[in-house]
Amino acid sequence: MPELPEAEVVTRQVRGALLGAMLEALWIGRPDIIRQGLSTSAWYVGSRLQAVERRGKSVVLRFGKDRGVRYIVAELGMTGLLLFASAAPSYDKHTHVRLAFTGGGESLLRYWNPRRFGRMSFLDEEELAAYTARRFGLDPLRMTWEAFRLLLRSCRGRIKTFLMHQQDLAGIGNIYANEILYRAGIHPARRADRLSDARARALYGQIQAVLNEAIEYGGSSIRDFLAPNGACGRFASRHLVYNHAQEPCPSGCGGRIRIIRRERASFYCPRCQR
DNA sequence: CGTTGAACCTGTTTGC
DNA sequence: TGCAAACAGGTTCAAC
Repeated sequence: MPELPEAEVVTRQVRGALLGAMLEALWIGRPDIIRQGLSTSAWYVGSRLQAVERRGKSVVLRFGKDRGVRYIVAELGMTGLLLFASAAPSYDKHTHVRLAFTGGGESLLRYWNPRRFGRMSFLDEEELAAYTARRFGLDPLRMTWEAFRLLLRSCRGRIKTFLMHQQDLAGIGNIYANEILYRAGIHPARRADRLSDARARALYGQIQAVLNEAIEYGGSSIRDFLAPNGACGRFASRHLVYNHAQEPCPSGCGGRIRIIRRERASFYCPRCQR
């Protein structure tokens, strides 16, 4: 579920509530949820949370103590959440990892993930660098227009696939790819490297506008997404095409929103998107 | 190398 | 109402 805006909301809340807090205990209910570094889990006990950052759709927690620094990366996958236990007491089933803190605004953070498509990793500095280099391309909110333009020119596949390909752009998933393309007036099956500069520029602008607006609204809660404090995202009410198949196009063009069902569903207006 | 599709899981919604 | 199929915000790996 969580794409960039949701991961950003999670990151900010966890940072706000727990930065500087000490990890008192780390409980792992399902060892198979740990992709890498399971054997280092004992190191974290007694360390302090020094930073919380988003990388693509993942949340990276930096822990430090006298001897060194290590990281916990939480991939949220389709259904993963980080939740303060105080805000969502009923989310006990499907909680695979618990982080108990002292000295913060919350005492217990849960990693909840019923479908288990996401994983956690326990990494040192070098491993984190390798992990991020392998997975994540440009950050859509921090990339320059020139870098985006260059990357776009090198991709020969469909534009929607390009937007969702994490090694190119890290953070956009199906909901936001649909919303961005609609607002930029670009058909999802258009070839990426053949967009004119003017249209590519419009796309660049809409990527940042849509993602920033979604963050302001607390993300999109279609089904499961909750922020760590238990709040639903409010951006779904602003979706113009996602989950709006058959409805009239909101531009007033007279067309209806269509859906293409191959791999991930594409919602688009055949009149407005070329 | 680039692109496509199936597989990985569980829960919920849809359709007969 | 009951049951099976389809579908869901993602990533990875194999096959073409």
